[in-house]
Amino acid sequence: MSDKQELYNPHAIEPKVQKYWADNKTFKASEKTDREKFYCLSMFPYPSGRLHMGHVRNYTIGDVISKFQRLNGKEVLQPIGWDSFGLPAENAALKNHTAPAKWTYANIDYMKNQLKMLGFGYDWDREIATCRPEYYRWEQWFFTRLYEKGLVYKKSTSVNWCPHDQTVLANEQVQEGKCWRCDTPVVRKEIPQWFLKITDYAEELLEGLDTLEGWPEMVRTMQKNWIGKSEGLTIQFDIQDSPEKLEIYTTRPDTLMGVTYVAVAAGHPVAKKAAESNTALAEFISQCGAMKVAEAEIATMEKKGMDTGIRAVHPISGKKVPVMVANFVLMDYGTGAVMAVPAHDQRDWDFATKYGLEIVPVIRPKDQDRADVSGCAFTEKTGVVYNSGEFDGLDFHGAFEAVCARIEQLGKGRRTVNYRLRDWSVSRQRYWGTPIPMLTLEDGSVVPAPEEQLPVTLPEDVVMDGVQSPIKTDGSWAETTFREKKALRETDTFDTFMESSWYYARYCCNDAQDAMLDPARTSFWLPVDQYIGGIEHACMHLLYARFFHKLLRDAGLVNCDEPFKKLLCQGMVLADAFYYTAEDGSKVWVSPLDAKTVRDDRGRIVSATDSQGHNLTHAGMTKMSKSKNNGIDPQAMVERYGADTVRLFMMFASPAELTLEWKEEGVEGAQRFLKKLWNTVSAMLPYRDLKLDVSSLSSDQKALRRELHKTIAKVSDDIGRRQTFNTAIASIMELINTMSRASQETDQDKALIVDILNHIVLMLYPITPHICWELWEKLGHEKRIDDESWPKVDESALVADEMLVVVQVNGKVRAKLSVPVSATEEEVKAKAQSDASVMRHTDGKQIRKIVYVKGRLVNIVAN
RNA sequence: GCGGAAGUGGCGAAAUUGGUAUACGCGCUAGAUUUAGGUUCUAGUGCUUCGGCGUAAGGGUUCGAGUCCCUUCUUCCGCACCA
Repeated sequence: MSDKQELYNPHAIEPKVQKYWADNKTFKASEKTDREKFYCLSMFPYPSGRLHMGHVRNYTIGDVISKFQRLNGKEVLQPIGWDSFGLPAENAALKNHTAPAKWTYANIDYMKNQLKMLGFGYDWDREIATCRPEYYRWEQWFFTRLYEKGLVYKKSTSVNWCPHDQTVLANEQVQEGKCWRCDTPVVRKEIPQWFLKITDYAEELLEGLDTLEGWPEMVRTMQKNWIGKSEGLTIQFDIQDSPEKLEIYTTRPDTLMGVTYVAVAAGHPVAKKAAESNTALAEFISQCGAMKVAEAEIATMEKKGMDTGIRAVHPISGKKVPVMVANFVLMDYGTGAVMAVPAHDQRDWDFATKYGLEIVPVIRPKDQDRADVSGCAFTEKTGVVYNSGEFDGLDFHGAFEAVCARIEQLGKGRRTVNYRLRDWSVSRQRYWGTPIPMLTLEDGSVVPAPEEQLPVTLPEDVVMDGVQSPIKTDGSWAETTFREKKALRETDTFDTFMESSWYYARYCCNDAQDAMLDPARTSFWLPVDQYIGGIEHACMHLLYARFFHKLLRDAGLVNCDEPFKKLLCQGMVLADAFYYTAEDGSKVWVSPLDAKTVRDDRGRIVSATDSQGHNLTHAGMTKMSKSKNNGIDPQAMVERYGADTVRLFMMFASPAELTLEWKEEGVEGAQRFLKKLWNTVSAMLPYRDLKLDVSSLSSDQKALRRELHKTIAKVSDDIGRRQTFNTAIASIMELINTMSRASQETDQDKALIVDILNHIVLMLYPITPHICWELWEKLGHEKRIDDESWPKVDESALVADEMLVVVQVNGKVRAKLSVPVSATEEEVKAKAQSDASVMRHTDGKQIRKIVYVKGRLVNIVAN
């Protein structure tokens, strides 16, 4: 390399190119275009302070797809904004003695620069922040419309309650059953909350999944199971010596004759009433309240119960069965009561065994005359009903129908379709969120805030005490009027999933002043063509957004049924975690950047030490986290290697859907590749104007050019269809390796290499845009690479004379033959059989069969 | 507990429709260059008793299985107030 040749310096190139993009608004999207639209959206970040690697991965994928689609002639909309309401701002406010708003806006400013530094092509004119009144006022407005439509209602439901702080806690704020601030054991408490009737849309949300062909199958399955449609029977049990009834829902009517008890939630009216005259029961019920409101918690805790003394009457047999209070039955789910068939449900079986309740089998395996339920329940639906009077001998479906028919005939119940999906509780007892626009009048009635009072603005200049919301402690904030009468505002705020349920639509028209959305522009851009985000959002965010989209559609604001046509769920980012054990026995986690590893001859890590000389234990690859001190700061990486290297490594190290292991050596490898590309192009610049004459290539040149066009085809397919960015990059690396071995003697050799390099620079542009932008200019193109077109495959370059056929004997590879493309099946088979190595393995054996797969393989079966 | 994934060299991974297992990269080994060190370049790198054996374990279907079917194990993600 000559001394004059410039070295690759990302820190000079990247800011220069970013400035060009900003000055020219290169990535501004317009509805006034003849080009086909492409809306590419990455899930917007919570402004936590600094970008983390998860963000960088998410946004790099989005940017690669956007730039790829741009080169493919699309008008690309790639917006960004801030999901800026949320709990962390309140915690940070407390810690730093600042207001949540101030902290949030400072974070947005900082992170915005970080995004720019990574070279993402956003249309910054469309930026939104959900904590701004211009945004949330429309959410408030829409909520009042939904109220008018009857899609909003108020109901009491359980929350985590700290009796000491007198406040509601998020699940995250409950640690080992205790309040994170004061260690007081947390209890469940019922408080009134606002709900959106998502269950009204359960069926449509379920059916819509079939149309989402661009979604990963696993996400569709998860949503289907989350919605959890079931068909069953709702039954009213009479209560002995009481006019009251107990309503239950079951998906196993076939087992009805095996019911030996009924279980109710601690909060069920029947249980409460029984507790009035039973102090032991009252005590048990209050113990049931000492538990976190999280399904995983409830499902894995010890099952406990107590007899209420009440007896329910079996609707068909008339038998009296005990009514038990059980801690695993929840008032919020279904009717708060379940029928128990311990012989055919494992949880009922465990409970019955523990409390000595009767177990009556009523389903037997087909080939046996009774069911053995001594060790566990028999839960199969493949058996035959017995011990059940008129239903004996029926199979699952027969018994299901017969029992439903009899219950309906008796007027004691009805067939019911049920969903596991529960209505969406949108109330949060927190400050940093959208105020719920509802008013309570002096007579106790509740009305939506009238349109002229919107937005109901959240005060931003507040002091947090860390326990109560400032708009709750400041009594005067809630005071207002409604039609000249005194009224009080709701002081709860919305679940932040409300803001993230419609932001994708607001990007289409973020400047709309007089309307939530501008239908002309939303109908141009929507649906989102490509949505990218973490798999952790598979059920909640993605379901809420689908629901909200249907609400917007029904209000005439958007005109399609689903918001996101295609979905990509990226994996987590992991890093090595190292620790040493301190003198007091505690683990001290050391940053992987400070860990020096020693490897053996095979490359296995045998030991590690930090800069202070501690011997470190390698705890493997784990999710980047503060607690393990293994978070890698993206900004530090960009400052060290440049954005292109970081982007290249992220896209190359693993497929987008899988976890990505951050490894410094791998990052260096990515940088090495970019340096090599820079140097290779620089060395060829003197020949950049040589013309390639495709019609007069040697066979070696043809072969090399064939590799180029095979690579173009593969990269186009890998990025455009398969979204396997790692293999696209690998095939470009392979092409460079092949190219570097080729002859560089003649002008045609050089012209071919220049042609290949031009194509490589163009294909890498979506992934490493800055270096490609610069190299494109150096290669003498007048047009900016941003406005270029994706390379096309020259089909004529792909034609080959020979093909490689693998020859197997009994499934084992014994030879590889190069045969003319025109060879017939008989010719290939004959050549295969006459191969020396093949003959060694067929010698003395009889050939039974020869399988031929055209152009690929011959398998000779011999014994 | 329920729901969803993943498991292939020392490591990240590739193998797209049942047809050459380990492409590409990292690491490691040896050599060259320069040197105080790094950088850069070249070659090698699954195991092997050289017959073969190898895709978490065990079984099955097939001319042929990493890929399809059954059983088991391990790890990860989500579970409704973290976002």
